[in-house]
Amino acid sequence: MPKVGMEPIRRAALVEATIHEIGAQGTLDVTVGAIAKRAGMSSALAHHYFGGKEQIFLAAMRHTLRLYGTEVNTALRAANTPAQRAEAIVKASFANSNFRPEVIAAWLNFYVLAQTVPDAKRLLTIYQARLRSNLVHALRPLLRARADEVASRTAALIDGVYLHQSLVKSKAQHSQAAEDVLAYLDFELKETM
Amino acid sequence: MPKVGMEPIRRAALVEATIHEIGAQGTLDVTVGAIAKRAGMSSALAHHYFGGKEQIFLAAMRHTLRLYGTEVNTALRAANTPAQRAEAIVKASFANSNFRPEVIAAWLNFYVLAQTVPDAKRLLTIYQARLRSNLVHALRPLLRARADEVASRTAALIDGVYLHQSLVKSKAQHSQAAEDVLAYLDFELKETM
DNA sequence: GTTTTTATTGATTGACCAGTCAATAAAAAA
DNA sequence: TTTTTTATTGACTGGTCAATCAATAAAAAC
Repeated sequence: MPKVGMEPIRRAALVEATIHEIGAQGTLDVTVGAIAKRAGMSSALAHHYFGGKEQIFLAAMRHTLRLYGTEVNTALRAANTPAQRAEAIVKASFANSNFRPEVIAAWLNFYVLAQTVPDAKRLLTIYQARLRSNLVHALRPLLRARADEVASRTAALIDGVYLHQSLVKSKAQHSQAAEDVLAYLDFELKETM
Repeated sequence: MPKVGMEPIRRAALVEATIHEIGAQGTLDVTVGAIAKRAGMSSALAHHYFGGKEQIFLAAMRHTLRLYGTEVNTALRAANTPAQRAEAIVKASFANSNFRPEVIAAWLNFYVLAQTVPDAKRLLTIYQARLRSNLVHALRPLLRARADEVASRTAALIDGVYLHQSLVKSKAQHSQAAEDVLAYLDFELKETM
């Protein structure tokens, strides 16, 4: 029953299935077969559309990163003051769409992928640079020369909270995580107010 | 040429080789054969002494964690004031023995291992608890009720700096990393002085 | 000096899996 | 209506690898 125009639908389903499969297994050791099955198709079709496993992984990464980027941008548009901008970035980083067990596990495994796949490393490096840049831009009016230092620290803190959370299977408490990081920012900012 | 009493020597060699192999490949997808070869023996012998791949990984984890623990304890013994204790913990966390590309990569992969192997998760959870406990103990006299919060944040910051460093192939600059975290601690402590 | 224990490996087995291909069929184009 | 394009999969292939085993030999125990 071949309906035409399936490609984008199949690709999206595979990307979604990949994130869930990596999250569920907690490792990149997932078979194309398992991903394809989860996406409701044969592994041959997955290969047909993506060429290979690595491309599937990279597409899943791009999707996750794009989702995160969108989340941040939306939050930033609703912010008016520098402090609100900083808060928006942190809150978006722990929004429900990202801070879920399977996405956290996937994120962790992307860092592993980046050890061997140059494109994966490139994507994560861009993500880190953008996060820092966003934070610096938000913090500069408030902290002047110290903005860079605090931005870097905040970025590391966010990543560290994710890493910590990857060990805790239970329901990820995004609000708690966001509060933790925000408390640090408040501490940095309170002297400038 | 069987010499008796080889077991501890072989085990140690395999543990060392495992860390280097994981670090070099940047993944847990290393074969027992490759590890054994690096350690100068057949893969059959590796299986003979450890039983299986998973046990080899766990032994490598325990070794890495023990090494880190020793480093911290040594540094702590040389510290006299609470502030010195906090500083000692942070500096030990970025000591040359831990903060090297292959060890950082191994550490990252241990977090992945913890997603599937309960014993690995247990080991990392213990590590995190001990790190926090050490920091709380050092900070309590200085920060009283805020000690727990700052300790957690510092622990997350350390892990985040490691994660960040795993992306940067270049020579890990341990001193810079330590300074980053120490600058945060100084900031927290300066008001109490 | 015979037996048992320890050390060691080459060869083998059984499973798994990425990637390929030929075959089928529906839709679209010519 | 014939041809081409798009969708789809079952079956196959080649390779990899963890784990096992039988065989060899030196040391230690008896």
